[in-house]
Amino acid sequence: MARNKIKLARIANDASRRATLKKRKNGMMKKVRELSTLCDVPACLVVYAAPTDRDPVAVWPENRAEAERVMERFCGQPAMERDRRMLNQEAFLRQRMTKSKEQIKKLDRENRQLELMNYSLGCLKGEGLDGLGMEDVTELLGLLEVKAKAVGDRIEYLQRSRDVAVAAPQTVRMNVGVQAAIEEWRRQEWFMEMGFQNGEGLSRFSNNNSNTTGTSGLGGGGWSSGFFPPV
Amino acid sequence: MARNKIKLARIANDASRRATLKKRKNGMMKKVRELSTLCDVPACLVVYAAPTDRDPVAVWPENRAEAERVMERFCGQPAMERDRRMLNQEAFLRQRMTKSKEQIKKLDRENRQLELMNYSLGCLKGEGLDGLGMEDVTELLGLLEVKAKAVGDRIEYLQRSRDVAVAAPQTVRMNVGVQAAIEEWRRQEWFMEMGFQNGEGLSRFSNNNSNTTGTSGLGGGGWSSGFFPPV
DNA sequence: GGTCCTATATATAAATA
DNA sequence: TTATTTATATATAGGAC
Repeated sequence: MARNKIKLARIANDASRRATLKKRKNGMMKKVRELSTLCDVPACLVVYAAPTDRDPVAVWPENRAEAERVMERFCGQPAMERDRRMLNQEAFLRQRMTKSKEQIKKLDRENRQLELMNYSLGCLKGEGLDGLGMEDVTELLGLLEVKAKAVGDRIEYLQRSRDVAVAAPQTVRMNVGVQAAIEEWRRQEWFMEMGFQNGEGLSRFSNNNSNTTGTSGLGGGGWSSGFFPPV
Repeated sequence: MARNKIKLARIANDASRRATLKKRKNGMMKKVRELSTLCDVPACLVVYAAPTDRDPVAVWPENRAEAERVMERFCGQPAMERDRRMLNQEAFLRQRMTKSKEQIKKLDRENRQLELMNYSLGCLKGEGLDGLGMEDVTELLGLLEVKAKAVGDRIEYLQRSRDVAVAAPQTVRMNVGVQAAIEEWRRQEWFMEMGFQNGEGLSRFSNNNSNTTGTSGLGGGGWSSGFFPPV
């Protein structure tokens, strides 16, 4: 965020990567403190300088005891318990969303657009982006850009639900041509900014699912978009 | 950080506190992800909506397994071990700093200023800020503003060292007049931004320590400023 | 409550010392 | 290296719905 915008990916240059770590680490520390202070909530941040380091380069809260109190609430219990609670949380969320008609309408609009995306994706089968005119691509990208956040949220939701509900991750076959198209997409910045890495994430998409049942099916307990596989 | 700058303290209004939590929580999540991605380091963030909540409102990394991996490296070991490592870390830091002559010079300059602060503090005994002319106050505040960061770092260092080295926190008596003066200081923004809350932090300061021995005493293994009590 | 919209406050990538 | 200094990119507080 400064003189230039930078790609959301590992910084190649060693020196500037370290410099960035130092700067951003400080920034984060400040921000966690602010969050915790302003909103009066427990929060904890830990940053390591390298995957193999034993000692964090940054910890918040700086009080050892307080940091542990927050941390251990999260990780000081069996994984099973945590998952169970997460499931409950999801159920609660779902319930709340069922009650919110306005939000449902909005999600519906998003779903329609997601379906359009899905359709466009289908058109790309075996052809890559060359199969589309410049205008089509532009429009598609514009649409995707706008929806990037929504898609990210949705995926997070689905990921959590699935992690809890499904024993083995549900793998979805993907058409080779679509993968080629995705390769193109990956070069777009918004794609990286959705948080996907090396194909992770998109493997959750189903491109052969043309089910468009229900435009307000959320109330029925599921997401209405056919773009996402059922949970 | 927007239409108005806000005080770094618990937001009184319930609605806006919650709104802020939501916004900043999202911001933090994004930033931890960026930090971890750009710098290629493990990092973890946990935020609870309330002190008594069992479930975090935000966790990063979103992958359960990965979050735990980072977290447990920090909290999945006996406190003793961690403290020992911290102590080592401090020793290392001290060693490095001993080697850095330039940095020592700089710290020295800071120390002199800190001593000046201490002196000014002494002048305030029993009188509050009223005892000083507007110019004096302005100058003092200016000095403090510049040094705020340095002071914060120093205090962090001391805090850590002491947490490790001293069984019972070393309490420093504080002159009542000085406390009054501090009350004034606390109203200044830079003060809150140093991370102090409700007198915490300043209790570590010694106001009756006029020891100014050594302007480059750091090489001898200690901080040269008389403003801070010995570790 | 949420969402969307700015005007500002902050964070920070590069350049520089 | 480690600061400091910009110029920009981001985050967000306060409103209006």
